[in-house]
Amino acid sequence: MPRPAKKTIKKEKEKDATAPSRKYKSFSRLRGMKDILPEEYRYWEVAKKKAEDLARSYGFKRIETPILESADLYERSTGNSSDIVTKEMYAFIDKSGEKVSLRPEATPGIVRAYVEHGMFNLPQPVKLFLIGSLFRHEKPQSGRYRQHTQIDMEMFGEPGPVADAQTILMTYNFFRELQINVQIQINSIGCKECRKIYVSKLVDFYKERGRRSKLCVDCKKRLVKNPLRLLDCKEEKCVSMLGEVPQIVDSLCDDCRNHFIKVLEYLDELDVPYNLNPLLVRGLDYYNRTVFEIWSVGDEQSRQSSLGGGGRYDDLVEHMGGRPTPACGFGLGLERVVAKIKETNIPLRSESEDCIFIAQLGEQARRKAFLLFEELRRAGLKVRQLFTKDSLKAQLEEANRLGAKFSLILGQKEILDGTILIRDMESGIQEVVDYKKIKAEIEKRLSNGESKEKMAVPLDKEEKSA
RNA sequence: GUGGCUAUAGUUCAAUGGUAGAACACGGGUUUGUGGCACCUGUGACGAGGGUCCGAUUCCCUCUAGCCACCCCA
Repeated sequence: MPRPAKKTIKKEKEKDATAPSRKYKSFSRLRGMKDILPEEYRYWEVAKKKAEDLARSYGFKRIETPILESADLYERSTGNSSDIVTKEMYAFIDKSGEKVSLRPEATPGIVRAYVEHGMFNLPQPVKLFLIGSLFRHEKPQSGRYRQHTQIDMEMFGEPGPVADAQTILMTYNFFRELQINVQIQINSIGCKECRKIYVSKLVDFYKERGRRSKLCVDCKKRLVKNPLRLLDCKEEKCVSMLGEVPQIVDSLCDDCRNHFIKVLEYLDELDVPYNLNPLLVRGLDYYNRTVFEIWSVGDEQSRQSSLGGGGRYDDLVEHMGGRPTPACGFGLGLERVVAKIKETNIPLRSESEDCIFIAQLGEQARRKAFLLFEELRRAGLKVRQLFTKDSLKAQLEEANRLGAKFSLILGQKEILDGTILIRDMESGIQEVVDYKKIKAEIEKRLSNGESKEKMAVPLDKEEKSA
């Protein structure tokens, strides 16, 4: 009996509710997707600007590739043994029956573009960088999203260790200049030939003394499918055997070993600190020789501390139908970088700090203020306004919020007198100025301070401590 | 994909088996031509669905989402 009774109660409740129920359903974000709100975006600008500046000073040019490409592109490059392709791709059949995928990784698209546009005809090396979204259907966590942003830099056509070193140096500088403490993990996984030899050594190692039986379930599979990944396992029983495991650097062929040594020598000379990590192998199929990862210092235990990684991929361009072209590159996860920037508490200058605020009272004044605003803006001054509000109080509140240096106040009285008020927002002192001389007056007052438009930038250390 | 924890205003947090308070933020006012401080005041929330109960925001289940660990990556 309670059931129907209850329903009526509920219905009545709804009817009685004084608050009007919402007319339309509201939506929420898809899982693992993220909004970047203006406040947070200021930090993004810092990171993006740093990446762009750095890329350009090392001679990289910006490229943009489609977010949607043939799924086959990723299957053939990133590889069918990688998790990215096998379980994380946003792949679907489009209306023309083609199997397509949202970009899970930046390198394949760039390689495709390199081949498709015949960039091997350009003077080599060809250096390209991309900032864009990648999509992977993973279970989200902090610092891990289904859509994330990477800064990706790729260098084609340079076989020498100088390319590897420069790539790593650039990555290192990116973090150092953003005041983020990182550690570079580096290893060489050799070329096709010497890796083959190493892998068989590795497999033999596990076959000996019944080591195989002590491995975890996943590693038993890895032993057959992708033995290199055994080095990556975090299961305690597998980790315990890694101490005695043969190291790949001991199996490198002469060319690979010399290449690696040269890379390390460059890094030493450039004072780039690194940690030789014989267990570092990367999850993508196309790497050879140098591989590296950037870990943030302080929380090495957590794998989320990986801020970026990369390496050399000398066979991929040919594998993707291009002329044989050596290449190397790296990607950085911007969400994680931004999180780190926030952690370091770098204060950001507000983009409106020290602006000139124009306040108006009355319709006539508003029209005149509009023109004044445009005039000052075109003169390159950082001017702000809130012409949508009528009350002076609301406008000055806004000026205060923005951190304005001066407010110009234009009302009916000033229009009749041909004047304008200039108010110093710190002292509150106001002066009546001849309207025609306002621009000169502002410029005079700003001559030592600055109020030109510029991007949000981190304060220098001295300013921060002040 | 597996396991654990969590879910209350825009945000950070309370309380309660009888439908909820604060702080900050936001709006209005004290000041119809003057911001920061103060005071007054207003708007605003129990993630969704089901169950137990006279009654559930509270207890139980399912879902969803977030966080953490694993997997993997950035």
